[in-house]
Amino acid sequence: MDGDAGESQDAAGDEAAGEGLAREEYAAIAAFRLELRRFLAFSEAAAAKVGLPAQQHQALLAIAGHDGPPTVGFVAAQLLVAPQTAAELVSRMVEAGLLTKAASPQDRRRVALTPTPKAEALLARLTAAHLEELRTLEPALTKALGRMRRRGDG
Amino acid sequence: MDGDAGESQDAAGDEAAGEGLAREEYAAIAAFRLELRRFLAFSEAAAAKVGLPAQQHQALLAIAGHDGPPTVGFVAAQLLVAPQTAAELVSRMVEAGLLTKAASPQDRRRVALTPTPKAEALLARLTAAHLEELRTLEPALTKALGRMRRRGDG
DNA sequence: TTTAAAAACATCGTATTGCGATATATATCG
DNA sequence: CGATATATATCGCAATACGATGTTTTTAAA
Repeated sequence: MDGDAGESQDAAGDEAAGEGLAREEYAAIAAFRLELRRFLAFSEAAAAKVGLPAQQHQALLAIAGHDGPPTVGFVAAQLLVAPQTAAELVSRMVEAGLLTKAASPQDRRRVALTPTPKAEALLARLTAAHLEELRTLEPALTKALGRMRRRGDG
Repeated sequence: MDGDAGESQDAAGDEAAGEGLAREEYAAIAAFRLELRRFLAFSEAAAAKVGLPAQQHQALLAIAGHDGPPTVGFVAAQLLVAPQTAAELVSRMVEAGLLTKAASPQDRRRVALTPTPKAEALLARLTAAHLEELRTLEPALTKALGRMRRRGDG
């Protein structure tokens, strides 16, 4: 598949001087990041399967998890993107029939966002798949996370 | 900062029929994803601070964590990107003086990748910062992860 | 061995998307 | 009221990942 012939000449476990960190160290973090990527890749693929870009899925999740209909700014905060980016994202989602906008009465600068029934149906499906997948990936994630805990701690 | 006036009119916790999943459910997953984003955002910012795009940082990590000098294909596999993407990434990194390429003697299609001293220095700095940050974020991550465990399991 | 098929890497054009700069409307403060 | 801050929106741009494709080398088949 990938090749990667097994090669480990100078085995010996003495981590020599302080020329940086040990390979092991890097390997542990790299493994953790790979697990994260796997989960994110699963999530993106699952969303794509029902026709949603990853960010639209995340926006729906954040909105549906919120108590009242939240605002564009809230979406920006949850997704850690700039306000314009959230505005554009929301705009695309309205076009796609996933959200409806409504001007907030108290503060007319704000726009309240509500998912359409279509969006709720998609999200429900996606979430079920995610919960199942998470039950599978959680051990690996937790393990990889723990593996890094007290490295370089002395 | 963000606004988000506290609004929860129809409180009452009856999760009605089976019109999907509970708001709580979504909130738990959204919270987990937010924690992930926070970590990834930290990582990206830390890398940017030393002049590295996120993917270059990840590539270095994967390469430094590997035993021998790995190949372009290995980078693609670790980063979950297509082979061309890895080739382009590696190409940029060579230009930036972070990696050196060497044709593999056994299989001359393969290219062995080795980080330059400059890259190793950057990675060592970044990794120290990451291990520290992870010590901070780990509890929140673990907690958010656990919070989703047996939901919808009935 | 000669030929065909597969694998590893590279190149090109393109589409997506997130952001900086900026604009507009509304709200708040002095 | 006037100045400033906030919330959202628009525009142009830059970065990058991928599909399609090409080249070289290895492996399998005939």
